[in-house]
Amino acid sequence: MRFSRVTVPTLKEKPAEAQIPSHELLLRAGMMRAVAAGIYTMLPLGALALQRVEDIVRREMNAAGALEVVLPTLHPADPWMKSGRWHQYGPEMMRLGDRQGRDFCLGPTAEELITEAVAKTAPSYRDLPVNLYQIQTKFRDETRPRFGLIRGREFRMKDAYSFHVDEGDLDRTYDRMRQAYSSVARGCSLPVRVVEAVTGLIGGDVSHEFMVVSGIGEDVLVYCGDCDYGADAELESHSPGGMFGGTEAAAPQEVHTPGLVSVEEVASFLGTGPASVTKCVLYVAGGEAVAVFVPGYREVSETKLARVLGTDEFHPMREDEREKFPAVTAGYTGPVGLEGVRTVFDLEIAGARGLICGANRPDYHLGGVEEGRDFAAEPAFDVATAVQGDACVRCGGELRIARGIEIGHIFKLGVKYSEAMGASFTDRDGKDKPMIMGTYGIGTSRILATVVEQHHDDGGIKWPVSVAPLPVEVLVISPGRREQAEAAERLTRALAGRGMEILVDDREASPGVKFNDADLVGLPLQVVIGKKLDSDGTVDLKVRYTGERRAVRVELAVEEIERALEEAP
RNA sequence: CGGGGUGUAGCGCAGCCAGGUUAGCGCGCGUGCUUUGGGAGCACGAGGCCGGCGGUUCGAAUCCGCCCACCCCGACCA
Repeated sequence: MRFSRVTVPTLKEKPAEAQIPSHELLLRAGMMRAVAAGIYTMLPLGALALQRVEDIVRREMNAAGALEVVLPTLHPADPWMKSGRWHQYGPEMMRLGDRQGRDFCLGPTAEELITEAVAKTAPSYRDLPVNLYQIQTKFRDETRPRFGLIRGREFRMKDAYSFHVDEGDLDRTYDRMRQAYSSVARGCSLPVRVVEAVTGLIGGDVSHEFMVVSGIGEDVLVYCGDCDYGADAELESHSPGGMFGGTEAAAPQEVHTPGLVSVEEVASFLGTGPASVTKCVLYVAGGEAVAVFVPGYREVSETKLARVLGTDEFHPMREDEREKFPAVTAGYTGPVGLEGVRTVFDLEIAGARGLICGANRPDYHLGGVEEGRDFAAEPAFDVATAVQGDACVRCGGELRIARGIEIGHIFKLGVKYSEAMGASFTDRDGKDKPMIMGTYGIGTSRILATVVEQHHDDGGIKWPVSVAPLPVEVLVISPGRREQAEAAERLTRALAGRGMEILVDDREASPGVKFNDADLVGLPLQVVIGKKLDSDGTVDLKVRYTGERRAVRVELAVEEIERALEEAP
């Protein structure tokens, strides 16, 4: 493959729309171009890299016993009506009509179609389990496409679906897929944390996300530094680090705190920190006021609160609702003597002493408050977010909080779709039963961006060998010199003979341009054919990842390249 | 969807507030000569419905209105 401008149209300057390294570098390295918000064209090198990722996924899926299928991207509305998701999905689903006015959508995922397809085979227990996957373009009209390939509206995803006679059988496949996903991440040189996750719109009750810790991640995860516990921040559980409490007193003392409402304001006014201030967040649920108390350095987790309240029909109290609930004093609500309001206490409040709380009258707080003596925090629930310093519920190790990129998500679905689509099998006893399902998604285009996010430097991309679009770039410094051009030609042919296609930069350009473009494009090895060929019969071999560079004799170049590729990351 | 911002050559930007001949700059692109191991030099050149529609005006890239697109923050989603 030759490095003409059309094949690899590199950009010297950073495109204005790129906010993160992977987005910038994929554009600048000439791997892709934007078409519309969240929609991209993959150019030759980008398409090759995507294929590498998808080849790895395919290999691991096949190894895990899954069979590849191809489902349509254009879905009729009917199966989505049956599952109820035609309406649940809302505007995120790309919808369109055909010339007859029939409703279609561009598939955001494919539980409905695959379940229908398997249902039509009318399997018996002897035919199960079955695990089918596809690698296909998906469509979600994201409210906010962002970060290039990280969150697009059209993207590539591998989705797999398994069908089982019982939960135990599902568990076996689920574990296998979990292993396979870890292998995919390893194969792509991505360090991954497996975390417990919420199931959301897909449904089901158990799910795990595969997260790559990254500052640009859109999700927050909590994980243990000592064991393999990890969870999405929305449903993590933690043991409080025992940081809550302040100066104790024989009895609560009222202090004047005019106009001071936030935890930070009150704490700094009283010369202390958020560790001794009780935060109160007011909600309205079922027409009733709910006062939620958490330590000042934590936030209320609305996911956890929904579990406590038994409903997700609640919202933060709006200013215009306050007059309806005279029992609470906006900004100064405290647990002492609070009546006529539903209260929810965080676990960490139980037993805490020396607290600063709202005094339930404007412009006053109470200091030296003690739980158990001045109010009762019961029942208490885990309703707060984790913070650095909390302990792992499993091993007591220190929890860490980080942002992460979700590259994969697997679910134990149960019978949600098989019941809706009438997908049953004939069991040993001759009776029809709904199949138990699992569903497993992994974003291949997102993995591509994540690899770049994890493997780059100021000069450009540093492709790991496994996902590099091509293994080697040959830079011909003076393509006008016949010796150099011929050496490049011989090397290209020799490597092709070993099944290795390479990129050759034979442009008439100054050397600096080629060096910089080679670093930007980031193929694992660079072979520089230049003046040393004439002077001492050598070419330079540079390892992009380490920057290491050495001269090798041109007739040994093929062996040296093969060896270097085995050693490179 | 709420808030903010930006649309001027392939890319990055200036000009707009204070309307006035031919709309600039850098990179990239073409031609010629020189150069050839870390983004070369000189010379000449091509390339613009100034996002779209409408309005104000003698005159609009510039002022006003509507629309569209893109980006950021939030909400949403998983």
